[in-house]
Amino acid sequence: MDDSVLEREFYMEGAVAVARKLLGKILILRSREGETSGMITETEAYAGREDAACHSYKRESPSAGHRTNVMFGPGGHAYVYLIYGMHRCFNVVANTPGLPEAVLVRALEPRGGVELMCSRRGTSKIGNLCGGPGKLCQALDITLADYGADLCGGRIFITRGEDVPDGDALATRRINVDYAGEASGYPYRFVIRESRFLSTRRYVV
DNA sequence: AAAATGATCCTT
DNA sequence: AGGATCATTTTC
Repeated sequence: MDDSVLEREFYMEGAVAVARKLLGKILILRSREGETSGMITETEAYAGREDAACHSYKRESPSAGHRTNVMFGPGGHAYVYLIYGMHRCFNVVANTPGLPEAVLVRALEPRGGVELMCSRRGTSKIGNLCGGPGKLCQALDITLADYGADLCGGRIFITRGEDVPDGDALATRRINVDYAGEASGYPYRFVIRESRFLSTRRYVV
């Protein structure tokens, strides 16, 4: 178990590569209430202006007040947005400035601060804490205030954790992006194959 | 200016 | 299968 914090360089390549590399890493959030954390078991890459499912699809540059602006900056920052008017999604910005890519963190295997996460989620079932993008934001208390946060030093950060060999990883199509046409079939979702802590078992090959 | 639409979750 | 709930996007 490697507790070293991922440095900027880790995030400075394409979203698909970063999404794969993030499996097995530990996402940690330090709040006043305590520290909560989990191992990343499921991610999705959103590959910038060429990817019809990506929020920065066909966007050439940042524009005043737009939610995707952080994606145009350097990797290793948080892109958090409101979804369906009530949940949040946490993304890790990937790649170098000018290439607006990100990785959605879809599920964690709970590690630290389980009691605190149960209380925030209103459940006592470990299996229902972090199995979904909205759930893990609620469990770790990731909010819109974390938009733009630097993941290389701050209240949210990611450590090296455990290496996941290729035999234990699986690429599938992404969840709930059917509107994106051909792009909805790209194998941009990555999961730890045998994990019991995924958002869904749908589309497992 | 108004209507539609989600990278979701929970309950029925 | 359907409702909650609102910022952004699309349409009029």
